[in-house]
Amino acid sequence: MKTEKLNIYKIAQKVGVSIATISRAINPETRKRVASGTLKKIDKLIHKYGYTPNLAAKNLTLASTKTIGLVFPYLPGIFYSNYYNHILAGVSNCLYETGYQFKMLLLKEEKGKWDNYDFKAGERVDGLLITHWFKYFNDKSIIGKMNVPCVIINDIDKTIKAQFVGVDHYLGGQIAANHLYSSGHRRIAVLSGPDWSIDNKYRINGFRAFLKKKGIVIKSDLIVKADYLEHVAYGEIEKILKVDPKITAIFACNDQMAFGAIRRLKEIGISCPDDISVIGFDDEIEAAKFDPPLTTIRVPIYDLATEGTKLLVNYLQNNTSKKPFRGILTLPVQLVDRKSAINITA
Amino acid sequence: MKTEKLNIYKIAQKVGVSIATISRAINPETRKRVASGTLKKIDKLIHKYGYTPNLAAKNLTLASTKTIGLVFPYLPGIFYSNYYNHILAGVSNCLYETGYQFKMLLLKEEKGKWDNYDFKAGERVDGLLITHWFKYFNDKSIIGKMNVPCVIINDIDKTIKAQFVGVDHYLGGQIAANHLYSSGHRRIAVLSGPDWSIDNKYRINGFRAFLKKKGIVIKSDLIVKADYLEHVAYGEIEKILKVDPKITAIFACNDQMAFGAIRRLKEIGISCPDDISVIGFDDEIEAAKFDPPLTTIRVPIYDLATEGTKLLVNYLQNNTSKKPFRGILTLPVQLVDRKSAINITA
DNA sequence: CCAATATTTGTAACCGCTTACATACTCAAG
DNA sequence: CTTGAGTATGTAAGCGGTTACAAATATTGG
Repeated sequence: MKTEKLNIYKIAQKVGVSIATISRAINPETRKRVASGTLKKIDKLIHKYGYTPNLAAKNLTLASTKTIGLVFPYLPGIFYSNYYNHILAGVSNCLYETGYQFKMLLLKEEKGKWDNYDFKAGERVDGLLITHWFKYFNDKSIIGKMNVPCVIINDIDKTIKAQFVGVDHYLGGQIAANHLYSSGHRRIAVLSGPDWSIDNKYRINGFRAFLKKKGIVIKSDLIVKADYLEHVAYGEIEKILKVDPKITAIFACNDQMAFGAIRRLKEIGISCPDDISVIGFDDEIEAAKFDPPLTTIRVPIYDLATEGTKLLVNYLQNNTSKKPFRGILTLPVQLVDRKSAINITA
Repeated sequence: MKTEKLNIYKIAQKVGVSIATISRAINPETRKRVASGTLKKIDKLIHKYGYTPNLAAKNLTLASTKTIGLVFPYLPGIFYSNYYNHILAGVSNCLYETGYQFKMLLLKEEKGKWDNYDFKAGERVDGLLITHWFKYFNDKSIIGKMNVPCVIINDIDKTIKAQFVGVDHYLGGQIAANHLYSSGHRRIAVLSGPDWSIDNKYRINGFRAFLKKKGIVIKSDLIVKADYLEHVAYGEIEKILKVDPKITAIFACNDQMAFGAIRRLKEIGISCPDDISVIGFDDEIEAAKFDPPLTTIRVPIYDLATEGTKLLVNYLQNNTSKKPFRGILTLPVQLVDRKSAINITA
């Protein structure tokens, strides 16, 4: 119980060798440079006294912590959210075998608060995996000035010089539009996410661009903002139907809004998909279990996380080239054709 | 871009003072010991060059990392699990204001793998928050020998000298039994969790002890193991009914098994709660949304996490006394009386 | 048996910071 | 003008490792 504090000197003394020899013995790469007899003695005593090297000292000399920081916004329900659960799962599964660990970095959404100094001061990690950057980094240039390599997941902004991993939301919007259009839908309403979402903008733009090419223009009062929220979408449905009672389809920019829309439609006696088709975006876990199972555009968040992590770890391990770490890796989006959107041309 | 590497010496040189003065200026506690004029110069240059102190060096001198390790089992779906989401939420919310951060420590379930040395070697954290300890720590004594204070969440084992935060599962079992008994139920089946679960054992023991006092003994073939799994419980229902078709209630040792049981009962035309009452354990998020809303024993996992974190941080900040850090903090369980269990004495 | 070479070990500088202690400087009171 | 108490700053010794380089020892071949 009275475990006197051990360090490499004490152990060296007990074994009767120099600290250099101990250091060699405990590090796999240098272990073979120690005579096997010495090794045996060292191992025995290390085990006996329960010596473990001090990681802070190691970090200091090696200038590496073998830890990456995972930046999440600090929000009450964040760990109950599908999106972040996927990211956690992806990051940890990918990191597990690499010897890296991760530290959670929760940042409050205070525009302008995080300047270069504040943020860097608190941490010492080898790299950063950032989600929803725009929520806390008011000044985009900060990201480029970070003192460690960063990978940003989603929310691609081409004006930022950093490494992004995301999907083509614009294309996703087009795919959704194509699916509805080719199923015969012409009068369509859109449930939009909040203004702050860069991704939302692309989803809508892609959707409208496709339809425009087909000669269809959605009236602006049929594009209603529901902030990505289930209950807001729920509340907007009747307003939409007042604007145009004859719509045959709704494009919701995320699944949550699709759920809200369908829930309300059911309540007022309108069937989905028989009367109105609904298509979502994201492919959340609930989408498949929903009634009706939701047709949606799948965003592979888990894969985004694993690919981003791979990119970062790979750079960390091989950045001898000192190349700047930037670029955009795009993973495919995909239509998941379930039951909530049907062909009405028959 | 060519950010030459800065350290406290370089900055001291640029400002024209000694490193001690810089150190005082950048640490809130010692800042007042620096003349205000000097302070101004220092702040300006620090900002200009974007200097940030090296945390590894700080950790080394201060012998503290302001980081705690959160130990989870490494399982594929861990971040999608309610249980762990609650813990993540509790820990992070409680930690946020304290200046501590947390690092995820995922441990593979390999009995006997983690001995004292292996585990400690990889980490340098000020303390540890441990979940499901028995999955990776084969040798109980390891926990007591850890070189940092540990808090163990749930799975209380009185033979281990450590600090636990948990609930009284035995009492929970009794409460469940009382609820069924006083609602008139006498013929009851039990869906049990897996053998490795210490908590499961207590739940069942409490349940049986209560009934035994009332003169009721549950036949052993009415206590069937379903490993905490929804689909296993689903599959066991008919076997139970074959053993005793006249049971009026089922005690499931967790909610998942209750869900499975009810799902199967519905399918074979038996109504819950009209024909058979079912009571669960845990009060998962889905319990309230289930059809029928599940009567269950609530385990406040989120609170377990926050209380455990408080305990740990508090100890870390005030352990001048050098007292050993052990004890058992028990939070109350509680009957959540919803619709899946009814009174049949009427 | 000795020189040449390979293997093993030790010495000491360094990583970037904190802080006890020493020193220098201010300024009011005697 | 001294003296003494603050106040402001500097010096240097750790904290616990890694590693280049030097030194000692072992091995090999002629």
